[in-house]
Amino acid sequence: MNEDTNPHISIDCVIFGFDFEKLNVLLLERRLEHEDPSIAFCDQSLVGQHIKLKESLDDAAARILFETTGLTNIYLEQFYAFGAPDRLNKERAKIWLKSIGRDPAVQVITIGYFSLVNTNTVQVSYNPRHASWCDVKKVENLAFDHDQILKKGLEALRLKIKSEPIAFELLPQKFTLSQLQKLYEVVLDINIDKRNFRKKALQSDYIVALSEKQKDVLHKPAQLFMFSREIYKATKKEDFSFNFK
Amino acid sequence: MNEDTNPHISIDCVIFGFDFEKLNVLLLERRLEHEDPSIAFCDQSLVGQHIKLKESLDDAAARILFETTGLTNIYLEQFYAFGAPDRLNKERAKIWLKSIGRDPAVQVITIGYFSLVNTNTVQVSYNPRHASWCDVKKVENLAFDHDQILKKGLEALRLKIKSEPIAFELLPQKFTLSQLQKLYEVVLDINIDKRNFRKKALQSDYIVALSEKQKDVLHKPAQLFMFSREIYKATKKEDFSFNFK
DNA sequence: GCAAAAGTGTTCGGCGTACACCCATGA
DNA sequence: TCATGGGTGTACGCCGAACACTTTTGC
Repeated sequence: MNEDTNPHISIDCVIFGFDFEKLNVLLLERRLEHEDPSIAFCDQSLVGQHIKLKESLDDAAARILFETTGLTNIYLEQFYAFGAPDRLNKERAKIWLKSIGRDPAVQVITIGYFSLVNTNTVQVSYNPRHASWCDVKKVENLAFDHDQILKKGLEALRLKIKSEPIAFELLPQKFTLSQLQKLYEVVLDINIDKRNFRKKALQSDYIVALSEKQKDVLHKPAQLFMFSREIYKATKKEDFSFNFK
Repeated sequence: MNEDTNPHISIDCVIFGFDFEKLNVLLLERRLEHEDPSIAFCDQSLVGQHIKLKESLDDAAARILFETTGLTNIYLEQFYAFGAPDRLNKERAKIWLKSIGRDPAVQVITIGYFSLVNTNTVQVSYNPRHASWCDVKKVENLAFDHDQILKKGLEALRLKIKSEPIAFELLPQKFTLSQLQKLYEVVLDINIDKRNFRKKALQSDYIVALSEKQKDVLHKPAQLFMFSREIYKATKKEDFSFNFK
């Protein structure tokens, strides 16, 4: 471990991405090579690192996100701190930590952040460790206590997306109402009535219709929209609410 | 600092109490004696301590709450982690930390918890440092970054009290509807219409009328009620909602 | 009898919900 | 012409909001 690293505190980022079909999370491959195949393994983990000395938590999260994806200016939000003394005590975790020169007995507190990106903007190959997008509904057997962190991160996202306009962070700048609806459906794991959804979306001033349509689709091209943060701020009466079902 | 203490991680508890009139927070006196009166000072801080080695965050928070108030089995909830590298760098903070033998240059991450108690149940004198209940609306100039922690804790409480039945943690077991209403009013800093409030409260099955009335009041005694967690769990359709105004 | 808080009903408007068919485009 | 999603309107019920007077008790 680098000497300007704080060995007691780490950040784990739950990086959510939406590909217009499902909600994904960006995972890194954790591969341990060993001559004894009963010891070698390959599984997956969230994106995480220790913070540096004198680095704020928010700065560390942004740095880690940048180092993994090459992206800056990304929505990032802290959601929970995990500090169980045995959180790095699974068998594989111990083997892994030893293999990279760390003492599994040292208690590490990790701070969970979730971030929202549009799946297409990420160069998955940016990271030296193999990174890939996985459907959040199919993820299992993550490293360390990352299952739990992902679960809590998803809960935080669900809570927040119902009361603040963060859905747009997962979409490209121009999007269709069907894409927005699908996003809410996969994040909240519900079905939404199309007419009711559109009525509600169109009532809000800050979802702005553009004089532009979808291209290169094999059906009637849809109207494109943008989210206007300016209009949102100017008109909000602290009552953003997105509760269906 | 004790040798089984983790010097990098602390817990700060925002202990809320309701006295039927206002929302209070429990603060400890921070008094520095010094022969030079320009150095000596006395101000206030939240209740906080470092965690111990191998102690979970939740356990540490419960321990600190117990050591300060003598209470166990209290509602406690983690709400945010604070890690700005300069968070202990105010002038008084540095003087204070040196006076108790700690290095102000060491970065400490603190995890914020809020807890809810009925003001009357706390023996304020339990703690060796002078502890007192202060109206949250009047608190100012707290030690370290505790202003910020209190603010965020209050936001977390406000958010949660609208969607989960935690208000009852701040009340005695038997309470009147006016007391419950007043609680929501002071926590959310709003006025609520009495008839609408009562209508809503009485619709819920889990606020149960007792065959008992208030005593020793100089007006018409009010009906007493209890919160039934059992009924709440059995009947909730994930739709607790307490949104007035 | 007076002060102080308890207790009580109705009306209105808006919003969430359920529900089915025609339209425009590319292949 | 066909497949695919785009796009549209109405009716109903519930809930939140506004609003004022009578009742019970202790002093």
